[in-house]
Amino acid sequence: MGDHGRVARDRHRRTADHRLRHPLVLRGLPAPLLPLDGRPRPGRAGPVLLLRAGPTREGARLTAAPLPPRFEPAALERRWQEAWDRADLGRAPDRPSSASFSVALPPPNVTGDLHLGHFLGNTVTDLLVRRSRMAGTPTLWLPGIDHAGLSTQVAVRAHLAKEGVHLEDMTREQVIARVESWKQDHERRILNALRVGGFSLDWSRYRYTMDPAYGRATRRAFVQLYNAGLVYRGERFVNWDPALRTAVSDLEVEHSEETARLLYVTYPWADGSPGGIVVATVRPETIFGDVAVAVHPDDPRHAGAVGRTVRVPLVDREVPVIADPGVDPTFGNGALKITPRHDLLDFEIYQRHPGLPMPPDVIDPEGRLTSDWVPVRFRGQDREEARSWVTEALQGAGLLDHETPYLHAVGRSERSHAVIEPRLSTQWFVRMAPLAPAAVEAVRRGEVRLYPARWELTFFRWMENVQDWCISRQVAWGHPIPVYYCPACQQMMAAEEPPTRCDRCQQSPLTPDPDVLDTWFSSWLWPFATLGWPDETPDLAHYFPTSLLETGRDIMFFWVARMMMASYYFLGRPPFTAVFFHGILRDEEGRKLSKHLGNSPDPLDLVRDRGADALRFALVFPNPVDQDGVFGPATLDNARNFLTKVWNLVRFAQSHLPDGTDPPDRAPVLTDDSPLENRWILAKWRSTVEQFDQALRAFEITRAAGLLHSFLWYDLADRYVEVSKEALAGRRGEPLRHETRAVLLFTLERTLRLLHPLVPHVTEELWHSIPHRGDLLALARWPAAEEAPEDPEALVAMEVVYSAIRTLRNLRTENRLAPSSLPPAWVRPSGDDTAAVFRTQRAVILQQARVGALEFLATGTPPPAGSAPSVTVHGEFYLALPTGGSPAERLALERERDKLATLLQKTEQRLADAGFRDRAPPEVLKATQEKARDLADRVRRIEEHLAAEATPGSE
RNA sequence: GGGCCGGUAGUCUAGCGGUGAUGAUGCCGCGCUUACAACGCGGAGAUCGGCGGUUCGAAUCCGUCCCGGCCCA
Repeated sequence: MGDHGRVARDRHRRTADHRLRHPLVLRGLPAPLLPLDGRPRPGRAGPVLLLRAGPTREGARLTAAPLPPRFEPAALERRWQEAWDRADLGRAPDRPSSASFSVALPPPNVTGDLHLGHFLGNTVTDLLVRRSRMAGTPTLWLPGIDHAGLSTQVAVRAHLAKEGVHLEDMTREQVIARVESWKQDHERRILNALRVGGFSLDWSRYRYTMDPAYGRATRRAFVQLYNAGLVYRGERFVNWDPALRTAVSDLEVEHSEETARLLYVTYPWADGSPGGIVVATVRPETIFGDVAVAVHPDDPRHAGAVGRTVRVPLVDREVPVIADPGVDPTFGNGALKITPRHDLLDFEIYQRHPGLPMPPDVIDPEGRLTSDWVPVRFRGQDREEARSWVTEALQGAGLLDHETPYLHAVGRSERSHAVIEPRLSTQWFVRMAPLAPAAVEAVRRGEVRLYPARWELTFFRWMENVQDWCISRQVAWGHPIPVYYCPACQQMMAAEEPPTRCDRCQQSPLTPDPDVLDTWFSSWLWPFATLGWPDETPDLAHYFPTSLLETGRDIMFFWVARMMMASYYFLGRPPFTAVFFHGILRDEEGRKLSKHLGNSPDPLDLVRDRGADALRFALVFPNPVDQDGVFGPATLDNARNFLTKVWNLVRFAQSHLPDGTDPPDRAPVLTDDSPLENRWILAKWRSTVEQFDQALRAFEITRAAGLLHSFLWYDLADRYVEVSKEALAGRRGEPLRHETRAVLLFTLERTLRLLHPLVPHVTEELWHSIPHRGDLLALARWPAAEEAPEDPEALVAMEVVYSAIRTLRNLRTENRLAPSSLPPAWVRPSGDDTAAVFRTQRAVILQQARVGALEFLATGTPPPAGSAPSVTVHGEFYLALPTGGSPAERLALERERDKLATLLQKTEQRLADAGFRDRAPPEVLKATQEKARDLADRVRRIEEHLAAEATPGSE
């Protein structure tokens, strides 16, 4: 870097030092960005700002310090994150005057750190949020975190276990204190990661699902549903997690196929007659809770058994054989032992047979055998352990008839992975059936749109047979259930604030319900509780319903569907009008990224390595965001390479834009003398913007990113810049140099704006290094396609030019011409239009194809001897060879001829078909005929060349 | 058991009735030409999962089978 650069840098460093005395204070949040690991570094007052080319007070910047040759993201990303914080970029207006765009960040769980999936979703959202903000729409992206009750408690429990401390030995208050400190730590790390990613959230509206106001919203929701009879308490079969000693909801159970031993156990006849009835079971340890053996009423094998009495093995308790249609006669021998407290089907059958006694639980909340129905020697044994002991005992008693391996679905707790114990217990439930129709209708009517739309099917299917939701949890960490009991009269009261005395008998004190609410019972209020509900706040008025929910489809039922049900119930409106589901990331071997497999990189490591912008870009391109996609080092390098390309492009532009160049307030006005490349690049930019906007409107994120990628790299860098170098160097005159600078600057500056929402840091840096107006690119106006003129002819003409260039370059390569050589070339254009393009663009073709001359061949004129021919749609091209025709050339021609001949044959066949001629639309017929003519023509010309070369002495 | 999604060059992917089937990456050849070797230029590489049907015409629509992934029970 030259002296000029050093001076400029020093100047900015002074500015930065000045700013240090006014540290940024975010409402309620720690201001300084932390090191990437989220741990504050001791001994430093605050971040050192190294502003190299920061925002300028005067607005219009002339030329900034030259960019360093290498793109090194770390320092510049930090610098711009701080600049955005200073500008309060994410802060949404309190009283917007026009329709808003709002998004609620799916609150990350305080259990863990931000993973790549979060970065993916946040990149998509930030792209839309930043674009919306630049377009002048009042924009809110509201951040927050989720207390994630059960999963946080599990994480803390595991953590404490390593220190030899057991959560179960602690009081509720102690547990909450431990979890709270865990939460503090993770909250800091999550917030840091969100800022390291460059996500433009409104920190002033930061929320937490356990903050006091949120607690009130949660209680309000509960009480309202309770009063409407939609929340009830009852004894039901629930999924019991014996490891965590709590009920969990159906959604928190994962089913997987596992092989078990299916035991055929003999229940001897009570009257002492030989034999008995053979019952198949995978859970012999539950036999102590048996109250009957059931068979299907139509099962001839057991017709004689119904009404008789058998003895339960090992305990000799007598139970009846009953007939019930609920028994599946194909399972085992068709006889089922009935254990009403430990199986839902058994319970249902039990209920249909009055007269049967209700046994005690023979398995306790921790999964151990219990009760005096269980022989003493088995009591206290874990259910899994007891299974083998009981099996052995059955064998010893001669009652184990035989056994077979049996593949069946086993439910495991999502959190603890313990096998779920179906358990009859008293819990709180939400009736879902009355809530579901509004949400289903919303999607059906298009009031809420799902992207990609295929998820609608899955959504409908689930909603249509939604089950009641068990919302009570027997853990410490969570919102307490706002229900109170009177010890005197047993009165039960649900109330937002704890009542002081019983509303029936006036007794006090009251006993609060010991359970807490399922985390999702607070999460399902997120889009409106964060905006102030149940109060009618201005935020709720201005920013609700939100515009978008961006999330993974794995929580469609847990969260998305429930938010819709809650929102329609409590507010009568949708919580959001669009849902975008991103895919699941896989590694390069196609495995799902997961902590468990250890193949899930820490996003912060990737940021440190390649920068947040590269990571953002890699997450949306080239693998489609809305499908499960591959993410690996190659993808990330690809993104980094692209950003380096952009970096270098701007470096090039910068070196050609002298001090004093005006910022591009509008597109340069072209004249009749303007060269094709200037007309073309503006038109191309315009069409890129049109397509880009269209893609974003359709949530085609990857296509949108691809459009900018190819425009910048292939159109702007590879073509426009290469063609314009002569003009920029001043070798085509000052007026053209001036115009070309203006076109280059306009195109580049506007393209940086387009790219900014996707890769905000590097674009901000680059934007500040070229002439621009304004303090921050993040606050610049979103470009309109109409700023540049339409020019379809220029678009076509440039394609013709580049087709010629590619043809000639190909001839050079095939014939192994030295890179430095400038051989003459000839062309016989295929038509007048083409001829005109070649005539006016001769200089461009000469320069880009590196040919010394381009002459036109009149019809009938034979091609120059010893030249290499190539026949394309745009004409015949000939390149002079130093040694005449070459074998390589002949081979290439023959190949081309064969390819075209095959095509021609296929085309002619189609034309010969009477059905095609009669039924194909006229324009298709005409196009096909033209194609056949063109192909025949080209085949003939190639044949001529081959024949000419084969003739001896033709040189 | 029920359902959904996908199967297109080595890999990933676009197209979803008329194309010479996108594009990226990887691969091969040439080249450090002062924005860029994290690059440029050129090239090779695909019977569009199999079979059958509809149609003048199928990667595209229908049926069926096979393979992979996911969800629900």
